[in-house]
Amino acid sequence: MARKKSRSKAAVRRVPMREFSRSLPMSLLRAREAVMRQFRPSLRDHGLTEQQWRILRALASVDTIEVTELARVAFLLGPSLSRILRDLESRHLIDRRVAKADLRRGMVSISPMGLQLIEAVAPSSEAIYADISRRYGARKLRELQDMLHALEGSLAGLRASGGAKMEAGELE
Amino acid sequence: MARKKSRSKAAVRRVPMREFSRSLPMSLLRAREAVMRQFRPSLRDHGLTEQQWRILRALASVDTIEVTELARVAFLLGPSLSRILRDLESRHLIDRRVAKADLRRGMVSISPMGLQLIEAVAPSSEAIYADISRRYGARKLRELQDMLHALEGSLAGLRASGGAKMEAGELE
DNA sequence: GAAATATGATTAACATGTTAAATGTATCGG
DNA sequence: CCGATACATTTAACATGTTAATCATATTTC
Repeated sequence: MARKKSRSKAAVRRVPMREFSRSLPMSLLRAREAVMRQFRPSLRDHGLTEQQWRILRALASVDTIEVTELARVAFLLGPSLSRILRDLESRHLIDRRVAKADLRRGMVSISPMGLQLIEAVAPSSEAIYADISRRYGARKLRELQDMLHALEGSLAGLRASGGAKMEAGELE
Repeated sequence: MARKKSRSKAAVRRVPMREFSRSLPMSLLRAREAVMRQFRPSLRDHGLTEQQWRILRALASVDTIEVTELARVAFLLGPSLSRILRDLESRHLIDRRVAKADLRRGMVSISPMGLQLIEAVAPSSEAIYADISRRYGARKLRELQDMLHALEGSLAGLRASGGAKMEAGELE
């Protein structure tokens, strides 16, 4: 256990940027990873990925939902959702049909097997969440969520300035 | 613009779980995505992904670094890092060699071209960050980062209870 | 000092993120 | 009614996340 961090003698090449580990995206990533690390083993035991679980949970709260709306609430991009729905359908965890009024739209609902799986996972998932809440503090947790939501709001529809490329339709 | 959200008439199947959109992982994911959405266009204009940018930034602050240490500071898993380093090396943005004292260890450093690229990207990146800080509030931003770090700390080394699978070596 | 074990890095295999293109269906304008 | 356009979804292509396995080198143990 000799040399650990040769930073003191390293010739640091200074580019004027924020200290890396303190950047906001990194902080959010690390926090989220710390949280997900708690849940993944349980989900894995039930053969589910995080995203598959998000979809099943979203489906469990409605009767039927359109694919586009499901993508919005589960916060997944269309292509990811397409692949996952294909998989979940092959495992008989969801049911699909097309909207008779508009053949472009796909309607998705959870299957009895899917509900059964949710009921099997929910207890440990809730226990983990309660554990996190207890350790971090329920009040702080609510505060944190409020601040995260506010951050989202601050950036909603915001276009980055200072050299970022404009999107099509923006005043170039 | 007729039907929008048929939630009122949807027969909700109640499984006792937290309201989906308010879960902590989702809040963190949405917040992070809102932030990254600001940066991605700029990075993209320079031919960089978010992870590649993280690596270059980490390299810019040191002279040389071991692969394992780089994975730690850039918060990437080994396999991802291996692939990205292979790519960055082929683009001559980094230099690699093996440690003469231990042939297993890889030493990585940024190349002159890599430094040049960083200097090209940094201004707009900083401007975007400043924009975010201004809109959300510099003080709130620091507060948020402190809370995120505290959350990380609360969960460090914590094993989820209540049904989560134990890891190898734990008392099963 | 050779076999067993540990360690650093990469490769493999599969799932998702991300953007662009393709496909099928609806709707609109004439 | 028909061609142009818009829309919902999927497919394609490539990059990364994630876990397990592999490979090469180091260290330990007998």
